[in-house]
Amino acid sequence: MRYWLMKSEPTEYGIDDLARDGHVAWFGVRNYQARNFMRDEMRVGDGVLFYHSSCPEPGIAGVAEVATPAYPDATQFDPMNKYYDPKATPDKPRWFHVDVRFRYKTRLMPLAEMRTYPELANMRILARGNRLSITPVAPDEWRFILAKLGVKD
DNA sequence: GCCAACGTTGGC
DNA sequence: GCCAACGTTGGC
Repeated sequence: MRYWLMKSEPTEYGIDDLARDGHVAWFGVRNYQARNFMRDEMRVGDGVLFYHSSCPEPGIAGVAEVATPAYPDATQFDPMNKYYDPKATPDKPRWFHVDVRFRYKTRLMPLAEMRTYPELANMRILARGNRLSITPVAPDEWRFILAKLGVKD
């Protein structure tokens, strides 16, 4: 069992959207490292911290889980889609993603609060200039955050 | 809106 | 294969 942090802009798709839908395809990732995490390392049932980015109060907004193995991102084949990739073909897909399932909406744990905890000091999300939209979370970081948010693993 | 950080592109 | 230029991310 592994743990992950996945960023989403709440104006595009936030925790309330996931609470409503229950399940969402994490399409549109166009970064190789993030793709590799989904394609090669995620397993169904892995824990996900749902993080709101590029918004007035960035931070962890809920908990989810990996719901499917990775599969080709359909938007890469669609010339009308903003995620279209002319170098990808159905024979040789370049982009993959998993689906994510809702677990809980939590209180917001703002980025500023995360920075105050020495236990989280090594999180990639706190590193300067971090832009990666999917990052691994260590088991002790996961347990610490869930305890602070008052939810059970 | 600014700007630091980083990934990608393309000329050589 | 190097590296400068450019584009994007994302916090502030």
